[in-house]
Amino acid sequence: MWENLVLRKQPTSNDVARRAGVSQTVVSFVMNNHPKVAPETRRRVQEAAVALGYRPNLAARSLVRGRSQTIGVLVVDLNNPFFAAATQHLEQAIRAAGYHFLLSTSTWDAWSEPGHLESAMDDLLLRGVDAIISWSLREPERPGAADPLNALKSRKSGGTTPLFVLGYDERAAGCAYLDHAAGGRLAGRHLAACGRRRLGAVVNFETSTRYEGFCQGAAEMGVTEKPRVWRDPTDLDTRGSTAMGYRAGTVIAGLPSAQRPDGLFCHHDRVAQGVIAALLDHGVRVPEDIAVVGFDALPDTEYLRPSLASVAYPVDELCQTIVAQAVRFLSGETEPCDTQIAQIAPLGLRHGQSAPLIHASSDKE
Amino acid sequence: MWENLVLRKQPTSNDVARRAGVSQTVVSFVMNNHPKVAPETRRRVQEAAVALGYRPNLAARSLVRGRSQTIGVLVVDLNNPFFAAATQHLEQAIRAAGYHFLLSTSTWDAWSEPGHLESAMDDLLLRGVDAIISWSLREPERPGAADPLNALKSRKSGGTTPLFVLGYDERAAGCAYLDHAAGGRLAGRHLAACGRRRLGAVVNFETSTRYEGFCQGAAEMGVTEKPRVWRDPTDLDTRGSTAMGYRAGTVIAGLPSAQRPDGLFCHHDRVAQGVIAALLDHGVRVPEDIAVVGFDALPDTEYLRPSLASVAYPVDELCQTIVAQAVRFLSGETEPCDTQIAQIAPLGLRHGQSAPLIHASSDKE
DNA sequence: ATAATCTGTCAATGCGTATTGACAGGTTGT
DNA sequence: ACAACCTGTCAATACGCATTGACAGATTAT
Repeated sequence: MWENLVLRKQPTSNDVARRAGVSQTVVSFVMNNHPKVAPETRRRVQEAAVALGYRPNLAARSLVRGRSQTIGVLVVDLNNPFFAAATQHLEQAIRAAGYHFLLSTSTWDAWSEPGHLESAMDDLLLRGVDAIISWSLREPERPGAADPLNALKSRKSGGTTPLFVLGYDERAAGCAYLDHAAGGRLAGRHLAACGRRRLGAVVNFETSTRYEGFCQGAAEMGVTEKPRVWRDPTDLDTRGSTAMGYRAGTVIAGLPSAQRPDGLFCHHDRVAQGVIAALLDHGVRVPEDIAVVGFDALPDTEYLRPSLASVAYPVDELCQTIVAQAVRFLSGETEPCDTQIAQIAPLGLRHGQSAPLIHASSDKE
Repeated sequence: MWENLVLRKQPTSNDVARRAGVSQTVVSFVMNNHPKVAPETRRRVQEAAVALGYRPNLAARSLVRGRSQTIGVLVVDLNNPFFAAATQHLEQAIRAAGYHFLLSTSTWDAWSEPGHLESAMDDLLLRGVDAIISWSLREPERPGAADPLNALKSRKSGGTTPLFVLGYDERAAGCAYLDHAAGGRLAGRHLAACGRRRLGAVVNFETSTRYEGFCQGAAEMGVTEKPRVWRDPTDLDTRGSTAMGYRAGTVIAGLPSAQRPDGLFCHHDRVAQGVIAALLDHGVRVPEDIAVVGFDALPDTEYLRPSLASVAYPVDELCQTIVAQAVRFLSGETEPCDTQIAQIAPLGLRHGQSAPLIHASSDKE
């Protein structure tokens, strides 16, 4: 039975004041650590607050303060484990900094509709977030595509809310991004070091930096042939989906073996998973015939078989950095017109074969 | 350069009123579709609102209304793709119903700390959510474990906020849960139909319902030996992690082949992935030596190789159902003391071998 | 024609908090 | 002893909106 529906009114600062025998002002002072409160009074108020279970009403607080102590986060697709992990990290960093966390999500389908990004952003602005953190959606090859920065600027009410961009270097109030070229180079060097000479890359939009690094890394290790590119312009997901990987893998498996690459760099691990599934389905051996390298190295990557080498993306560090930027900005420790920029190096190449702890416990029924 | 820092004040309903030559009251009426506004006036106000880019201030609105038109969602671990997908669905359903969506996330580590659940809930209550949706955290085998319902009741301010529980049948204001037994039965019947006779199950807490269904399904198909259970009480993740699967798989692979099961049911696909990885690493062939069935059948499951049969969990339907319950409750169409209960059937068994569209496009560099 | 009703608008008020300026009582400086 | 300064406290106000009750003008009923 579900019985606790008595409409117990939430205690207000006035209730606390009455109980503590002071004015509401003093309660507010105590809650905000205002210095001019006598220690004894402070104690009494705190006691009363605890006794009543008082929690300041956030709506009233934001109303009067004009800011909400909230940082909004814009994420396209939580089904992408990379974004899911990042969201998790962002929330923790934001909370640790004493801010509230507000999420706005979507799907790639919805995302591509015109106006959707704007309305997602409105959603955050309406709640009076003090800052917005968004993944870069820049698509150099689709100039008309959704762009958080423009979307924000175009909102009448958004002119004042700073935007912090994750993933690529954009001139917002701040940005934190990976050294994608370095990541690509790791992949290129690895495949070359494994003796692969006929390289290829499966990517979607925004290939340039990672792909260039990849080519460079391969070249450094003596690969002369420029890696070939497979991409799928029909894939909505800016960063490539598993399905896209599968399609690409199917095409590659269908090539005459002389033209087939023997080493593949994939934009991220899900793409790689799709590619590998397709290759296997069509009788191509992995990694004997084609070695595959992914990107991101999220925890579950190590459980893929055949195992997958992957460039380790320091998501956590990126998230902490961008939140630190936002906090610095909001506390005014920053010239308002400066852009804070952080480029972060990849953590290295993580090899799938590094087996997890083999330490089990079982139990008979 | 980042220049848009002019502190353009947000327009208020007063600004709109002035521009439209009416009182603020009328603006409020228009924004809320109050009937008593002349069509001509309504038009003028709307025009002015659009011109100024006016959006009602949500903080002020919640303050005066005493409710926030917001539904809060509590999720333990976004890194679990199942929860990530569900969160996505929940957000969409909530938005579609005209409510705002507020997320509170955590990690399993943090979750197990005492008081963490309470503070996560406080976080939602503080923002004045009108209702809370949470996944069931019931762990029959760990009676002291975190329990959203108790946590909510214990909050001084929470007595009034209805809780809706996803996943299992709990007596909150409402719940929507899968017919886990039916799901287990599908798995049992499938393995038996494949000729497997020595079955096993890898699960964590809350095995009972799925496991019982599994046994029943197997028995119906003539499997006489009761399936053995592997579990790992040290695994924090209530529903089992990939790492836990790997550990279990290692143990199973280490058994003398006479004792080894030839069919395994895993609590969900990530566990299955871990199990399979371990089996392969130790030279056990999948599915020749051991066939594995998972649970959830999230989109990327179909890209696992060797392919994995999986019980299709109608996450979307569950999410829509629970949101519908919450909305019904909040609009008063429900007896306040009634519990709305929905049991939902699994969608069937999805087979990994059903290949995705083989339709590719490639492009030379 | 007057009363009764209806329409559309508005001024006033309250939601719960943060903040300001006033002020009473105490302390220090001369 | 009086002024100048601190220290704590409080009453009053504003934040942006929704809502109520009043009211003027128009319409209908008697």
